Amino acid sequence: MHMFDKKDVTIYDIARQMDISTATVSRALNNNTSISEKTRKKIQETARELGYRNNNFAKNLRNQNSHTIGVIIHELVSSFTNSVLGGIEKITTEAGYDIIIAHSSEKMAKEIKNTNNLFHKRVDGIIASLAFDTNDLSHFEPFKEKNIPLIFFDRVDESMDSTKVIIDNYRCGYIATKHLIDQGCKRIAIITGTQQRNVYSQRFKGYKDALLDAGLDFKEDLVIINDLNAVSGAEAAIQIMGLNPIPDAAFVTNDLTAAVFMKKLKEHGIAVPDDIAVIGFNNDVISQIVEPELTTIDYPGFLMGEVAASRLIDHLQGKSNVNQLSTIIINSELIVRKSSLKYRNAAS
Amino acid sequence: MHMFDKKDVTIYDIARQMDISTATVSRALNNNTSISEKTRKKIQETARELGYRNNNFAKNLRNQNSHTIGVIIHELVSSFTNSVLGGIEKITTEAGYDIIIAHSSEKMAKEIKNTNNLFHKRVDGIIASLAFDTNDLSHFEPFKEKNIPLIFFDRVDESMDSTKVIIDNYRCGYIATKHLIDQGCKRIAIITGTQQRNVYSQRFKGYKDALLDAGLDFKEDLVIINDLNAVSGAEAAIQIMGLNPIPDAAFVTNDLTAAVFMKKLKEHGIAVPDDIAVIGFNNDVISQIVEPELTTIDYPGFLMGEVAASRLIDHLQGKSNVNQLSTIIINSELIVRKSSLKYRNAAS
DNA sequence: TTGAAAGCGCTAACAA
DNA sequence: TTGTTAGCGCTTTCAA
Repeated sequence: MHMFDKKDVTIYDIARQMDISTATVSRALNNNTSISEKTRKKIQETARELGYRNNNFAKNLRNQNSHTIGVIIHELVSSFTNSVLGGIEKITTEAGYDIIIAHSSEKMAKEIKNTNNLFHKRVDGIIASLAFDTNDLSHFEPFKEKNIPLIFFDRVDESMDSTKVIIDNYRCGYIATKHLIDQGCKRIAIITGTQQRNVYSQRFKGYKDALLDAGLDFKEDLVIINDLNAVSGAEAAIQIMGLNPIPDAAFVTNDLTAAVFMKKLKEHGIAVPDDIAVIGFNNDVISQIVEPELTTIDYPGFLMGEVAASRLIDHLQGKSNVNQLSTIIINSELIVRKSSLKYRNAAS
Repeated sequence: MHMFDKKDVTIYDIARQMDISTATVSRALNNNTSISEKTRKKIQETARELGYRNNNFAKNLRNQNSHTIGVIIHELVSSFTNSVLGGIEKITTEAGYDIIIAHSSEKMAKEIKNTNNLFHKRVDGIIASLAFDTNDLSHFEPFKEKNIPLIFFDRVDESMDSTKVIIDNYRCGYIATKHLIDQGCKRIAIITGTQQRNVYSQRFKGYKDALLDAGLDFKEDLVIINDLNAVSGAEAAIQIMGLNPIPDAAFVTNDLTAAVFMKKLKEHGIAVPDDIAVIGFNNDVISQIVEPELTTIDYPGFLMGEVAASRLIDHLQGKSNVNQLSTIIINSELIVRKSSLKYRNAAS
């Protein structure tokens, strides 16, 4: 195809041009201090003049590493994910590592493909958050076998013995529910995701305990487990309206789902928060656009990304060990907005 | 660090074990038909047993290509972008290419870094959509010089002589404005982005021409150019409300901005669509959640991604040439919802 | 402070 | 159908 393209400039070209050895060129280009300041400068200048670009394939082949970190996420379209990526990028860039982002669209099958792919690409480490339906982690085994460090964030598996960066989902579930109880709600529904994912099971536990602590009954028929997407928000609304009596509050553990849920309720003449108070989760941009504005849990994605990446890089640089049980809990908080305030004179 | 790790299995290990040459192993592993069916199967089996994984660094070094396509996008958190990526992934996966996604967060500086990075990674081709403030394209020059194919989509530069995949933004601007005119609107404001980006300048032209064709005056004070983010949506609303008389319609060329814009208007007692009809752009998920639901332009991201990727791969496989002026226009359409319907009995 | 030379794992031209 | 061998561009050990 490109038979007429100019050939790439290599360190051989630089060496020949300057009548020195490639070893010297290589050292100079890597700022090795054993090369005199003067020749180093001269070599770097010549490299620039000649339009040299280093060949990472050769470098990686020789060095047996890729200087690349694989990031496995479940969804791209989310301000939370975006923040996490921002945090990861900040740290990895500072440390001179590249990242490859692979997203699973919440499908385990895709997640497996992505892990295999990153394994073949020989990433030096992995930062991952599990897909919605991942129920088996054997696709991470190859990394363990090769001692490639693995860090999980947000959607983690409790059984994995590697570093995890999470928020206290139990506490979030508890305080969200407690807030609704404080508003005078007595029949509080919960709409949440698969109990296989730590984030949802923990929030659910928090919800349950908050009810019990307040002397309220836990009722199975107030629990809806679904996929937490837009469609399931609408479906949940229908289901909730079918209850008799209808609940006076709902804790929906995802903002988009909560937004659609509220909208559907309103279309059917149910007032939020007066008839049903609603709390979401994530503090997504949508929570401030929907009406009434959505009370939600804020989740510091950027920080989570920074922490996860820092840990991984510390490990790669031998400063710590990531492959042992170690859980880092990042702070999170309830953001109270109109959707949950039964008494308008209450604090906001 | 990992001094105790097992060494990787190479084709040499397979060759030694089977007492054949590495050439045969390499061919078998690549499904080269010159190797007999029987030995091929046997080699692949042994490879599997030994836990062989191919080394792309060596392969790429040898082949002088990366079999990887770089995708440069301006934003990650957008259902449009996500669809485009889906389309690109579908095609590239089928063709056996990898992709690296790099996003600029709408900043030219980041876009430049990303382009340089992808250049150093030696991607075989680039699919790109420009950042909001990119005003110079010299960072794409290295690719041109090395004959690395470049395809732009959506946010393109008219002056680049390479394939472009776009929608007819002029027409979109025209029909959106025409729709408002048909609703009886006479003072139609436009809130849009930098005129440096084709997508915004073309929509603006369409807006202008629709006004003129309908015998309406074009008025400078009804034009707001801003960054089209959430904050600028709120600011635009304030500005619009300061006009006397206020406009009876607004064409906001981004759904999120339009959503915030509407919300702000409503907070100030201005009814949508009765006082001001609103049209957005992109058919983002938010357009169906905001109230009233937002009339908008639907934009087939998945298809754009597929088309761009197909073109690039055809080029890489020598089936066509991408480095020449060639513009592919993808269909787009107006989706009418409540936010623009002045007369409720009108068709929806 | 610099150089010679081996080798990272793979592919393909050429030979058999 | 299979094997021999050179070489892709780089780093690093050992020697000077």
